[in-house]
Amino acid sequence: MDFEHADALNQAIRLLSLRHRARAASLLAPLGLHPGQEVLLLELARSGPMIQAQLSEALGCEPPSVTLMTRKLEATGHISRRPAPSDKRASVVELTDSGRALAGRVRQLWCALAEETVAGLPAETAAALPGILNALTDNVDTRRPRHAHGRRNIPATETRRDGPAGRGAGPSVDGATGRGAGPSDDGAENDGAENDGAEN
Amino acid sequence: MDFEHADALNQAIRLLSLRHRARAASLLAPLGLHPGQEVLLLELARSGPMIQAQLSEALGCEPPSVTLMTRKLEATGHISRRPAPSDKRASVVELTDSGRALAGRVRQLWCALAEETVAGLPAETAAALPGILNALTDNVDTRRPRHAHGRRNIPATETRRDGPAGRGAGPSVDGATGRGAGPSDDGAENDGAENDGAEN
DNA sequence: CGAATAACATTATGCGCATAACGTTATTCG
DNA sequence: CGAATAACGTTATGCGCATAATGTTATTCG
Repeated sequence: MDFEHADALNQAIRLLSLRHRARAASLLAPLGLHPGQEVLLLELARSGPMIQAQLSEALGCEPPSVTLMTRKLEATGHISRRPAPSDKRASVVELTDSGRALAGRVRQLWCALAEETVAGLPAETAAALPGILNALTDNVDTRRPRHAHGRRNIPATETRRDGPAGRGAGPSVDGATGRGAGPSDDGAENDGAENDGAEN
Repeated sequence: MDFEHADALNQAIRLLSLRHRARAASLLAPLGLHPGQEVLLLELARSGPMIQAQLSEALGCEPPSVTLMTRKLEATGHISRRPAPSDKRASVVELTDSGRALAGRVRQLWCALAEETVAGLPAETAAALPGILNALTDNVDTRRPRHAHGRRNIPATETRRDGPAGRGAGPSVDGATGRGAGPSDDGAENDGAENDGAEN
């Protein structure tokens, strides 16, 4: 590929990153949120309580980022953190009531953002975008599948395309209850976790 | 748009942003550069010396970011900064010899990055990507064209797609020599700048 | 001509990203 | 069983992004 085309592509990706994130920021600001935090709330709303390691994996970012974001969201009362019952290393993160309400509002603006993003694009182009973008992401993913040099022992066979939904395969909870709260839970949540597991 | 599709799109954009940037970081690290700095070097290599305001506009980022990046690149000897001869507010940024050499290496890895990014994609898809991505960017651009609330007085009629190449229309150098060094220059560069102007 | 406004770069601060290092806890291995 | 290894969350630090504020300089306006 010649430089001009390479530059056009790389710059397009860079500018989309900047502008999409900035637009998200402007939509999130009235909710008191910063870009990056919304996906954390959405993940907890979707998948329920989980340990931080699972969160960082689901979000595709490193543990210190999750540590700081959860700390701030806990401070604002939107999430709670408690030690995992069977693993003193781990803490379980869970939405509070206000966090669930906030996640609902995030869902709305998330839809608005996406609609705004693809406005004027042919419908079939818009529909194909996630797949195309994910293919690009897989190509440049430094963490996997080419060399899983991440600090967590992530199976190289796990495909990236599952994204947040693929978190159930996290090795840190192998042998535990599955995808519910991570290391362990009380009986009521066990039921829920097992049902999810059976779906897989 | 329903939430699932909206989420798929927004997450795809977010993850591509993260991973593309991380991959760029790994390629840039051996050169002692951080993501964001490469586009500054490439812009200077392409367009020649310019004041920082022009840089920030060309790069699509805010002036403090340029201030810090130029400071660091000046400290490593890759760029030089000097006060603009006819405007004491402005400083002209220019590649040094080592900066030009570095920009050459950035060009190479930039091509490699782009190729890696579109590997396995149909050629026509890859060719259409910059246009599609730029359309998305235009849709969510909070700075223009819907309301040019940026701090610089940017004409609302200027289209975003020109990107770096459209810098010549920067209002801050209206009435000056054009796109060369910004506020003013010596005779030799005046010739060059006027030639470029005629091209437009 | 002088006040008002705008442009320039900078500083301060906040943010989510990253890496590196660390201490504690859990698991594995010989 | 104990050493070695791995996992967890955290702290420290660096980075490019952003916004807000500032001081100086340049331009505009009445």
